[in-house]
Amino acid sequence: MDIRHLRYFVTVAEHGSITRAAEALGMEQPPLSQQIRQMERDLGVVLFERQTRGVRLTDIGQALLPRARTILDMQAQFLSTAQELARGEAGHIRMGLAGAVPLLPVIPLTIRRFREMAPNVTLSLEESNTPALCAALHEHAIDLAIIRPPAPDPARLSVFHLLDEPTVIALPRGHRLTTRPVISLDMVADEPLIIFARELGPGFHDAILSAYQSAGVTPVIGQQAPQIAGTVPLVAAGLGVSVVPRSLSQIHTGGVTFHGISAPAPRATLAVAIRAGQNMPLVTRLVHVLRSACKAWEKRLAAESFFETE
Amino acid sequence: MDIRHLRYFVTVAEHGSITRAAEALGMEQPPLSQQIRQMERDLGVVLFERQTRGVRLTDIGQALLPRARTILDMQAQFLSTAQELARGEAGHIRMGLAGAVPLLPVIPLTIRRFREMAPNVTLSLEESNTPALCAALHEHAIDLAIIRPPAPDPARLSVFHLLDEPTVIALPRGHRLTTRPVISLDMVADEPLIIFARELGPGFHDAILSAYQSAGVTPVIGQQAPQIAGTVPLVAAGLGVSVVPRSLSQIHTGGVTFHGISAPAPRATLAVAIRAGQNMPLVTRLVHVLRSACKAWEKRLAAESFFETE
DNA sequence: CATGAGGCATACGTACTACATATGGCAATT
DNA sequence: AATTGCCATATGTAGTACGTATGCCTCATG
Repeated sequence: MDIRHLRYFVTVAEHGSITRAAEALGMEQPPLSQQIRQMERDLGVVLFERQTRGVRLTDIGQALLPRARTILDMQAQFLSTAQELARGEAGHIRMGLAGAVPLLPVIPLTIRRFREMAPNVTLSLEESNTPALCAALHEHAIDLAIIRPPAPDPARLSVFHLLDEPTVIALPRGHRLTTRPVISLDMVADEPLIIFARELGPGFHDAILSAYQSAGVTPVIGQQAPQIAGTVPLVAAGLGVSVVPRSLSQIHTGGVTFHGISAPAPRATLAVAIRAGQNMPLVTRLVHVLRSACKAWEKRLAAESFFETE
Repeated sequence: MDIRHLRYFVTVAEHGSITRAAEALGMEQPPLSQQIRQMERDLGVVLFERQTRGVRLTDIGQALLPRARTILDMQAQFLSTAQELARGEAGHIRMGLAGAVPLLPVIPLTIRRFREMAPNVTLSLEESNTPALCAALHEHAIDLAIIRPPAPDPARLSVFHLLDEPTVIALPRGHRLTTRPVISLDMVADEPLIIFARELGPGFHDAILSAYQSAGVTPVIGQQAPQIAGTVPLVAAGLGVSVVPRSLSQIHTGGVTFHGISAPAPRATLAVAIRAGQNMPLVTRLVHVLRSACKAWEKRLAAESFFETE
């Protein structure tokens, strides 16, 4: 028995007549009679009671009819779901976020907008560090990650630039420089630099140290934080200063003030990474949405700083 | 797409290899490759990512796999349910009961035993009068009825005798005869006879009147009750006497006493009726169970009355 | 580097089967 | 009695699912 037989069964039951069901199905009466009989033989069950005027469901047929309808409905759902998946209108995305990424408003706002665009899509979010996210991508544990480039193994990944975020210096309350809105790195070169472990985000880590070097100073490395955002409380505790993405200034934890960095300032880069072979339309769509949203965000940011510096 | 494709899809997904899935399915590799490809063409979706070592589900395939399994499970359920229905192990029976039948313990006990024998069977019960039950049978509104014969239209029904129940006389409290355990009909011939409307059960109605005639008297017809069991409250209200199945003496409503009837006594006959064409195994089984249970009940009753009269 | 093995895709022939056409049988209606 | 409506049966045909043979690619091995 296959789905065609179920369709025939339901149609005949609905029309109460093999002849009329046949024309509804776009076929002739004899083959439909045959198929019904064959289905009855296969099941070992009499579905219809043949009468002089059409056919009539037996009690067994009556009991089986709703089940047949259910299977047909599920098959139709299967087909439409396949279409939706193909068009990227449904499915599930497991998404990974590098440290402190959710604090940058453009990211959660874009994710939210994407969920509104594709309501049949379910998303699961996970926050981790860049190397772990890339490993998770390779292991198919996640489908998409927002990382701080470069990826450790860019060969089998596709990485697309999202944005360059300015960085700020975090100073403890009462620091001698808290009155100045903008600070240069050489002014804090002798204060311990609280920075996250390099393996949590090699790219951003190196960008910070390079900026120090460009400023002609060498930082004193203080305590290492287990996460990128984890440096802020250490600064608040007075263990030193830190350089963090500007979005971290959202954290209004007491005891810390944030100050702009005059050139040469490091920048915190974000990128979206997917597996190179990834062709799931849903993921492609999300990547596209993220890229265009971040492009607009960078443009707005440039305009703002233009007015600021003028 | 039909069920075979779903089975192929699931099997290949489970084995991660077309070749191994093919041998699990008892077929060769090339046709299975073809069928998978055709399914992908039909759906417009790539289900598997072909690798050098077997195949691997795409994300879309991953999302569709559980749905395919569900459809296969439902199809298996459909087949097994059909078998159960054919063997009378599952299904639904709509049962009609004539007036006061549930009061005869053998009936509810037998129904209960049947439900224990066939736990996948659901039963719906309905109490009505004999002519209405026969009409309901004809209209396929119920599948089986316990009636008080004869059926009004026995031609298209199969009616099987169940039992002959003795009848008793119901007397109002304080009646002059309440001290006598057994009464003959001629002793109450001048009291108004409370009886149910003849159309509610012509057979039983006529049996009562015939018994009066055999006793050489003519009853004075009193108020008509809308149900067979409805006569008892009227007797309690002092409107007359009534002849009812002995099982009604279960009703311990105050104000009424029940007394045996000496010959010639009417008997309340019960029978089970099904549509003549009815071949639903479940119904046949229930009819069989009812008949054998009532046969045993009659035998026990005969033994009891034997000891009583001895 | 060459060779072999494992696995999927392609090509082609075959057998099955679902369908159409033609016709028969049966009951109800006129 | 004739007719009509509807299901069943008989037979031919086309489409298709499957088997066999083979090719191509990648990875492992001498």
